[in-house]
Amino acid sequence: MAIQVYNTLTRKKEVFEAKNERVNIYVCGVTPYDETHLGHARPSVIWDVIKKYLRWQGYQVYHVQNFTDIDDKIIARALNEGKTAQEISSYYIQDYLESMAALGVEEADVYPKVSEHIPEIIGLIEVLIAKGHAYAVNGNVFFDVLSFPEYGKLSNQKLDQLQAGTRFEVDPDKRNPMDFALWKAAKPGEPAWDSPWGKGRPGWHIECSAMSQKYLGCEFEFHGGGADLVFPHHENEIAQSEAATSKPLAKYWLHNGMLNLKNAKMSKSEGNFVTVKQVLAKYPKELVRFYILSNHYRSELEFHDSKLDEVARGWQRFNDCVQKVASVIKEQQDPVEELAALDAQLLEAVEETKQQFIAAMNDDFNTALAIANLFELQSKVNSYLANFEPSPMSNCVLQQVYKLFKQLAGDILGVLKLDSTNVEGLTEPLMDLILRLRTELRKEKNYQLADMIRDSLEELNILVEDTPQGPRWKFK
RNA sequence: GGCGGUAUAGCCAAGUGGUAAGGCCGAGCUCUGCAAAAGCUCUAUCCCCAGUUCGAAUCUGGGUGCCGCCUCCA
Repeated sequence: MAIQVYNTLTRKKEVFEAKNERVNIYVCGVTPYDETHLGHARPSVIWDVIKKYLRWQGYQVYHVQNFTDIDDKIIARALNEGKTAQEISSYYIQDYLESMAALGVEEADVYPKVSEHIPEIIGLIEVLIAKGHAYAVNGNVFFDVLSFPEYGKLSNQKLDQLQAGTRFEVDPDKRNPMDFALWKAAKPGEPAWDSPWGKGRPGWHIECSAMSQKYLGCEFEFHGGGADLVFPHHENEIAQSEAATSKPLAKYWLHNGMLNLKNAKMSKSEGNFVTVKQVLAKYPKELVRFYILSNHYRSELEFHDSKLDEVARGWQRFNDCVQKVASVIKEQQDPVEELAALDAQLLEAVEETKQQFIAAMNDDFNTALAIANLFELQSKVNSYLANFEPSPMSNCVLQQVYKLFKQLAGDILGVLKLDSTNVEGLTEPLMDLILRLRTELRKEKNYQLADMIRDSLEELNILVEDTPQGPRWKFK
C-alpha cells in the first residue's frame, strides 16, 4: 500500500512517489538565539520517525536542516551580551544539537549555515535580478512579488488581501509593500559581507532557497517545518526558488501543528516556552517522544507540566509488557514443528499489528493510530503471558512479539525504554539471590521478613512482584 | 479585513458516508497470605441549526467557540 501525505501546497492527501530510491528532505531548522524549547522538539521527533519509517520501508533518506545563524535577534542578543553574533549562534547551535541528541533524534546529513553560504546566496540573488524578479535600492535588494504570478499559492493568499504594514513600517524603497528583502544593507556594528550591492547580509528567506538548491537540487521530495512558517517564509522560498529555476522547489510540503503552552503558541519571542533540557531533567526521552507521537503531527498539541504525567502510566504499562516479554524469552531457537492454538493466535496478532502499523503510518504518518495498534497487541500479549506454559513454541512466538515491539516501538518510534537491569553484571545475580531467599521465607510463612525485604527493596527503587510463575522484579 | 486549522466520553485522542479505535481516570469482578502486576466487564452518538442521502461524527449551507498565520517564530 502506498504512502499518502497531506500536502499543504495542494491542500489534500496525495500518494507519495519518490523520484528514485533516495528521498530528499529539507526541514527548516532554528534561528539559534535562545535555548531549544519543546516546540522545536516536535518537528524534530516527527521527522526523526518519518526518516526511520521510510528507511524501514526500503527507501534511502537524505536530510538537510539549516541553521539561520544570521538574523536580527542573534545580532540583538550579541550586542546585549557584549559577544559576537557568531559566539551567540554557535552556543545555541550546540544547545540545539545536544537537546536533539538527548531526545534520541538522529542527526541530519547536513546542517548548512547561512554564514557559510554567502557566495551561493549572492549568486542566487544575482540570478533573480537578472531575470527581473528582484531589484536593488540603496544597498538593499528586494524580491518583486508582482513578477511572480503564483505568489501566494502555498498559503492560499491573494496579494491584494494581504495586509502589509499593519504593525510595522513598510520600507519606502519597496515597489510593493509585500516585496521582501533578499539582501539587507549593513547597519553599523552588524556583521556584514561584501556584495555587488555593497556591504550587507542576507534577508531571512533566501538562505533556504540557496541551500536547498545546493544540497538537494530542484523538486526534492519533502519540505517540512512548523505551520507558522507557511507564510511568509515558505511562500517566499517558493517565490525565490521557482522564479530563479523555473522548476518546482519541492513536491510535498508538510507542516506540523504548533505546540501550545497555556493555550498559546510556544514561542521564544513571547518568552512562553519550556526548554527541552528542562523537560528531560524530569522525564525520560522516550516518554517525551511518546507524548509527541500520541497526537497526529498536523494537529495542535497542548503542553503543560501535567501532560507528561497523564500519559506516563499508559506508556509505563506498555514498556512493562515489552520488558516482561524480554525477560521470558530465551536466546536459543528450538525447532518448532507446529503451534498450539494460543500460540498461533498470538503469532497471527503479531502479523496483524505489523500490517496495521504500516497502514497507519502510510496514512500521512498517523503515529497516534500506530501507537493505538501497538497497545492492542500489548493487551493480547499480557493476556497470553498471564497463563502461558514455557515451551519451544511459546518461546518462538514471544521472540516474534519482542522483535516486532523492538522494531516498531523501539527502532522507529523510539518510545521504548528497556531498563538496563544488568548494571555492571552484578544486579541480576544479586537479585536472584535475594529473591531466592525471600521465596524460602515465604515457604516458611515468614511473611513479616519477606515483606520487610520487599519494602526495603522498594526504597532502593526496586519493585518486587509475586506472580504464579515466581517472583519478578524491576526498577521503579 | 483576508487565509488556514479545529470542535469526538471526566481528561487525552484516532476516525472523512454504513452505524463511535486506543490510552488515562473511575466502578465491579478474577487471581492473591498481603501488596503489586495482569486479565475480564462497564462508562459517548461525535459544538448548534438546516439540508443532501436508504444511511452522516464523516458531505453541503449557515451559526458559535477556540487556535494559528498575515510581524521574528518549529
